[in-house]
Amino acid sequence: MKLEPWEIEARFRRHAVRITRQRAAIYAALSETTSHPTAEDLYRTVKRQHPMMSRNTVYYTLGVLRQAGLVQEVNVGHEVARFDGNVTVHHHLVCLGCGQIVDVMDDGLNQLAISSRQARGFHVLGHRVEFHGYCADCQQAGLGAMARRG
Amino acid sequence: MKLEPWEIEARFRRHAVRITRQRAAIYAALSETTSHPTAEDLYRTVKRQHPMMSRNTVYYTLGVLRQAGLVQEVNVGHEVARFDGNVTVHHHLVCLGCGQIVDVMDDGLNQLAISSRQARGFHVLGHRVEFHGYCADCQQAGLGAMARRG
DNA sequence: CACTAGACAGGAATGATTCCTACATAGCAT
DNA sequence: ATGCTATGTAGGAATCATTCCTGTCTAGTG
Repeated sequence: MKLEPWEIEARFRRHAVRITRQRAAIYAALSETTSHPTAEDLYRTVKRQHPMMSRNTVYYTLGVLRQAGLVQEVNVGHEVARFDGNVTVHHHLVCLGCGQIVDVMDDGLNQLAISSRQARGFHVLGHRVEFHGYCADCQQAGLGAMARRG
Repeated sequence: MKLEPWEIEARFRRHAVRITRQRAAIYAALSETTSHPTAEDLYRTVKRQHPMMSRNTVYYTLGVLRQAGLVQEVNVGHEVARFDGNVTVHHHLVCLGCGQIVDVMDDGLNQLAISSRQARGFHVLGHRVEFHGYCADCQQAGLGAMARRG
């Protein structure tokens, strides 16, 4: 979702995050997409408007925003870290073909619990569910490949 | 669970994995623990009995065993890869304090489904649930710390 | 027992992320 | 507005898990 500059600044103030051009640009870029970009993706995007932007600043800023609760880190398998400007509780659907990650908002999933027998004394604070499968496009491509193979 | 050499060899044959001392040692080490070791952990463990073992072989072997379906890779957050000799469908409980990972076997969790509206055309093949919290020991330690602070 | 595809060791290379440091600036107090 | 100081930034070096490369070595086959 595209955010106005004043909205970004308000959120930063609300979360006690110092307002800088770089941070606003990074957060804006992340908020505008639903594609869960990597730090490198964000670096390339913001670099277009801020040619002096350093990779370091992107990593540092993502760390700051994460600690402030404005950004979530999403990790799928052992691939590079991805980031999500959607900090509401939600889960993910991952395509095994193209790697795309789609948000899943589902109250049922948010309410999952674990039996106390299984919890083994843990004090459980939250959970994360990750579904794996093939997106419509990759299913299509797969069928095509099978057809070509005969 | 400790496996006899013949049992390891039988599994390798069943999964068309070439039998070598190194592979047997790595798989044995992984099967004996429930602690989800990293490649480095396994390397250090097997190196005791096989001083010539190279790190490379550990990574290569884990890759082979994973593809053969004898080993599962478990990733928590963006930390180093961890491995699990338990290839039955199960989920994990992660301690935010000490990082330990505990297996959770729960039929209810195995049967989670996603509404077709949310699935957005995906063909879903599986899912993974990760619970986060604090283990009994870390809760204990946390209370201690709070008490000391007054 | 010989052959060969595949495995092994060890070192080099890669690449995401973090560390270091000198310079710049946001936000506060004057 | 102006200056002060804690914090942020750029850019390059360093780290470290993992992968790649290459020259032996060996499991499994006939």
